[in-house]
Amino acid sequence: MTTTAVELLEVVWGRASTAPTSASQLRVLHVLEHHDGINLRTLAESLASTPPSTSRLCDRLQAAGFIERAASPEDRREVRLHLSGRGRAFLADLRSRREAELRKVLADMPAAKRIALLEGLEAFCATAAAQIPDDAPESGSRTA
Amino acid sequence: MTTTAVELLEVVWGRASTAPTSASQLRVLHVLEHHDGINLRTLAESLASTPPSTSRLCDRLQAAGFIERAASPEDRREVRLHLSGRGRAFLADLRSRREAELRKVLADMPAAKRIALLEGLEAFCATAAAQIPDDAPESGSRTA
DNA sequence: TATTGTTATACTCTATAACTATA
DNA sequence: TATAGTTATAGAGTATAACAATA
Repeated sequence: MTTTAVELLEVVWGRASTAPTSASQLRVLHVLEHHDGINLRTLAESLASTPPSTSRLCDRLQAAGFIERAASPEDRREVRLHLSGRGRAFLADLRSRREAELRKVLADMPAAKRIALLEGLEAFCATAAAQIPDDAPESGSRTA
Repeated sequence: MTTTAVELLEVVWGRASTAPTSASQLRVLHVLEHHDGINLRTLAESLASTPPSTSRLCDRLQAAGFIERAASPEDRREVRLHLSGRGRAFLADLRSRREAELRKVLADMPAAKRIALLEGLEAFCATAAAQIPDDAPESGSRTA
């Protein structure tokens, strides 16, 4: 059941992705959105990836104009990574399109079922998050 | 909310993946499980991929002993693809480990919330599936 | 000497184009 | 000629190992 739900959600979201950007690149944008000025090493850790792979990912994102690299004023070995205006706009747009697609489904559901779903999902998230060791819950109360 | 739920589910499932097999390779195994003896071209279509990519995917899966290629008796151009015993066992094992991880979360949820979640998910799937043009719903009544 | 980031190299996955074998 | 599958080639994503610059 849950499997089916996730697979369907992927299809629903797929309808919203005009994105030439890959899933890996998207994850970088997401991290940068919440941790502006993060250095490459920390970004690699956040992605559970390695510095070389992450460096190459950033090469492509920079070439595409979504992110910017800046030298750190404190430690000249470090690189500070920033989301560009274009990158930020791209993220916002993608997110709004995804939520629109999701709302399309939610709107067609009987109200009682919709309420049950959200209530169940909240409990699921709370329980799952509690089982995952020290994963700072990405606090924020999105509605969709 | 839904976004958070899906991301958490991925973490939960990640705990169950001892798999050296990639997501692409897994999709091949899933298709073969339900369409034994499918030919390469049809498999590529099912994956929304191309014959060359799919051929290479099969090369690696065959080398790993998960699938088998057999010449079609009817048309000697065609290749019949089959899941090997090992491939079938691998899938069953992965699935049971994933469901176990999922049950771990469900078991910790208050009963009322669990019921609300399943009820909501069923309605969500029904609604989403109805919105997707001619996607034969993978009938089957899994519990988790 | 330790740390930050990069380059070198290799493997998987993806795609398009060219090729082989069969129909 | 049309179709099934493969090989050729190229780009993205991933990893480890070797390297440069800085601390």
